[in-house]
Amino acid sequence: MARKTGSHSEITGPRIRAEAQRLFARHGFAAVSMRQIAAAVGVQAGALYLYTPDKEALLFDLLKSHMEELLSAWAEVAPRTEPLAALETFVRFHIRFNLTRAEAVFLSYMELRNLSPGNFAVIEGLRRAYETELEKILIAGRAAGVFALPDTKLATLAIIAMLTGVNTWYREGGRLSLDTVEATYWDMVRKAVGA
Amino acid sequence: MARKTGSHSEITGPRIRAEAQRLFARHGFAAVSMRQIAAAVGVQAGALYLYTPDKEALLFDLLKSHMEELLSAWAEVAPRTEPLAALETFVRFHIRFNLTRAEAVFLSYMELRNLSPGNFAVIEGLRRAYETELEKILIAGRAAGVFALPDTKLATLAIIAMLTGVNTWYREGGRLSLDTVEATYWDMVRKAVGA
DNA sequence: AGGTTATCTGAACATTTGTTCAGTATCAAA
DNA sequence: TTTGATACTGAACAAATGTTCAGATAACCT
Repeated sequence: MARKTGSHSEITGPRIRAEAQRLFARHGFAAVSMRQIAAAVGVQAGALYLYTPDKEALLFDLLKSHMEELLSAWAEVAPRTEPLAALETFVRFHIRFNLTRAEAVFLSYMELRNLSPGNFAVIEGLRRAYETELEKILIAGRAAGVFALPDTKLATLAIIAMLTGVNTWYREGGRLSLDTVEATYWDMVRKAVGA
Repeated sequence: MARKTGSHSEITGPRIRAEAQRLFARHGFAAVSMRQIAAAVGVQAGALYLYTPDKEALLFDLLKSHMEELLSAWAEVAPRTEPLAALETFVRFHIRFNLTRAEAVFLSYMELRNLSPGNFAVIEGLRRAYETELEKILIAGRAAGVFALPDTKLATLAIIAMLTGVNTWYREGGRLSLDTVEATYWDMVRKAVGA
């Protein structure tokens, strides 16, 4: 046997990335073998190397794509209004976006240590860029006198950690609706920044 | 060669757990081999099995010990005063305790998925017990009218996520002192709960 | 229809994995 | 000083790891 009927790189490529993300998120990067990913796709292990130079590049590709999509999704909705409304937009955006990509978020927080130093720095830079987006809002708000914050950098990290925490417990169809969750977190954040 | 001079289980046992924790936290459970742990201790891989039945039990032991120490450390300082003071105690305790055990905290959040279902349930139960400690304070505070919270369960998870986030960025000797960090987080939490 | 390119198989490779165990050296007590 | 328990070595095991590659089949283009 060799090439399979109906085989196309535009189909196999995304499927490999999807299955890799699912398995990495579920069992951890090091615990998942290339053969497991291949089996999930329905292909032999050797075929994966038509789509990635090696295993780490597969992980890096997933993390980098996720961070870039996060940044560009934010760029599309990022408001140029007053800080309070901007902060609410950020809070709701972060919760909603992260919940729709729980696996990718999980990976981005868990598997950074499996990257080589160079690749690590790239992801770290993208993450910092995203954090800066929030901090810009906090700085503007403090300058305008609507936020009371002793340290905007600390507040940035605290808020992001709090919001990302939603991913660890929220389940669709659970006790609280997404809209209720968003509203409740926004209420806490608004009060926490002193507005 | 066989038994080494000066060898004692009271020394080797703790050293194995310490090195395992360090390596698991740094590279991930699945990425660390029994031979690496043994080498860090200065012993052959076979010797590890005098102290643990298998690799997973070693991880489980670390996670369980950490959670039990967390709970008993909290039990020692847990105040029976009014909710506002109790909440401040919790915030400061959580930050301080977690920072002194960064590796164990990291493990407890990252490597749960490498546990068998039975062991997973044990750790999950301990974690829930700890969360309940905070929620009891929030419930009491809301009943007393000093906290304004729509959902104490959600607030519990939000606060813990926010506080635990300190571990990802705080470094001793950095820009902010531990006391400043504690005070700043406490200020945000206090405002967030509406007190 | 025929030739070219794209896609995948299946076997192979050297390493590494968790774990077991018979043997051996050290320790502690009598 | 002898004896039994304790702590470790070193070799061995089958299974699994990431990765490579020659060969084979399907899809596409002329």
